[in-house]
Amino acid sequence: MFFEKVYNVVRKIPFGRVSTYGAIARHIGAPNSSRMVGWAMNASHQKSDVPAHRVVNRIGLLSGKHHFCGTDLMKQLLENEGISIKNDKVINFEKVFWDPKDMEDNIKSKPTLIDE
DNA sequence: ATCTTGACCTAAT
DNA sequence: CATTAGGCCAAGA
Repeated sequence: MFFEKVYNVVRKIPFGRVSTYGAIARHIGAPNSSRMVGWAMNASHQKSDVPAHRVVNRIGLLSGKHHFCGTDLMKQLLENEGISIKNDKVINFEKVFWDPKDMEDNIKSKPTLIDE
């Protein structure tokens, strides 16, 4: 399922790191379905197992901060992880950016078989 | 059942 | 360089 894959990837985001919707979408085999990632995140809000606060758009802007309980909750969480936020944007975005493929650097033998 | 919207991204104009 | 258009899949009205 789409959401399941998204959750799976987002859940594997290391501490102090952030990822983008596009990267995740592309990793799960849906390069143009980045919107669904955000939608999945919305549903993930109920879960608590998915660190949605570590997911930002491609420019590192906290697009979903408005959807959290508070207004700066997402920002607070990211700052808590050691990420600097300025004007709702990730400062060291390029440095804290974590690509899903990095977690498969060890696997790289497992094909991207999508369960249908 | 159809239409609209949504935490986006990429390419074309 | 800024704006528009298209795509994707799912849920709400």
